[in-house]
Amino acid sequence: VRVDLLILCHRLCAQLKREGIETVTSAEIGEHLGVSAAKVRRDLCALGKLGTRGHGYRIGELERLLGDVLGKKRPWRVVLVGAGNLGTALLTHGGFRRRGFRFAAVFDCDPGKVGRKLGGLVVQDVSQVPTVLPALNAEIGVVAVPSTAASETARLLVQNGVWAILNMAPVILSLEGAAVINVDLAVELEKLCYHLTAAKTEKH
Amino acid sequence: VRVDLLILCHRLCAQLKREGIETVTSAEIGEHLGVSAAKVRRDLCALGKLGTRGHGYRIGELERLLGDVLGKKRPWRVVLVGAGNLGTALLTHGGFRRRGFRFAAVFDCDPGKVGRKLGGLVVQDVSQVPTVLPALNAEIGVVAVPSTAASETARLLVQNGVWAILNMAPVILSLEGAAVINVDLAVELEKLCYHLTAAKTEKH
DNA sequence: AACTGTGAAGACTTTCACAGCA
DNA sequence: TGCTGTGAAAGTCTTCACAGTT
Repeated sequence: VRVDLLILCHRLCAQLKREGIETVTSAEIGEHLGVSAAKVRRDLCALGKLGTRGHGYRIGELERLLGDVLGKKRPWRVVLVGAGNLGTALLTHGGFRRRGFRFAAVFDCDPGKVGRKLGGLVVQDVSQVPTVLPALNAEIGVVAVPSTAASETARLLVQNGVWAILNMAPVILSLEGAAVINVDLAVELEKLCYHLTAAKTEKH
Repeated sequence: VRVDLLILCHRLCAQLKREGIETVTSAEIGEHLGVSAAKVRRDLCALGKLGTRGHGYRIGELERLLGDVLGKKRPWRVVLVGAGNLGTALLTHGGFRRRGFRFAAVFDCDPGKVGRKLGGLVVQDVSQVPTVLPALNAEIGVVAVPSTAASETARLLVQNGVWAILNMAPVILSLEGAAVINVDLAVELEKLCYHLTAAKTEKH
């Protein structure tokens, strides 16, 4: 994939800038990110000429350009459905705010959770979504509900103005009119199992 | 990627079997999983001939074969480091046990968490890892600690017998001698941002 | 008739290697 | 000199299309 590299590169720029470094070569970027220097150059070059031959890339400039491409000009508004452990983890994880995401609302259908405060927001009943969401103009919805409810939840969000869905439930969402990314932790664990068994049977 | 499809296919088989269905075609699998029928056939065929022409795949057979390839013969032992919200979410999520994963231990370095019970396990201090881990023979380690501690934590796990790492912290781990998969939720959110901005600027 | 397995074509990605600029 | 930007080659993944089997 290509976007991943740009995102990691953008993050690396921020880190290097904090360390006071002003210039970086494709080889160094590759080293940090675990990819080849050629790949780094190809992907950066696709955004236009931005390095100086002989000296590498100027970090400030690179960061700014990557920020533009990745849509980092303004904070994105995110709504969360599902205030379980996973939802709470996302909400209270400071890293998102630092990276330009603002949680605008949290919903859950458990009456025991509705009304509680969580990461500075009051959990609202999921039935309030059609009332509350349109005014928030949130671009991104995070679905952190049980898999049985995921599909319905995603549809509800899209119907109420969300343009993109991050789905944490282990189901394939097929939605019209929204970008969807699935993060399925069980699948990731199973990938590791595959690697382990493949490595073992390879030995003989 | 290729393994993802096999994993999802395996999961789909289990689901269809529960529904009492005995046979499935590549087109149906593709429909459920959101990929083309040709791709399904290619990937399944790479495991050996297992469909019957004219009738599709027998689900029981397919599930068994995929299970073998993916290493589902026995439960895998998983240890978790980091008993925050994210760690707790993983630990208490019933889906993992059902998919063949068994959590063998939980560690954290926060004295306020050590000693508490979590998902049937007592949280142990992370300094106990070298004492406790070798006897557990755990294959997989999940790193759900803050990014500053992730690299060190992963190394500690690998030194004590873990073969594979699922890293939830937003850093690139470079480790010798272990398979690593990174799940970085901030990166996933940023991918969505990119899609959104790309779609917007594309309109004109 | 229905659907798999698979060559062949096409699309895309990665790597190599080096001309050209600072 | 040192490093970028980029053709060209090599490699990988996807799709097409159909022969072959049940």
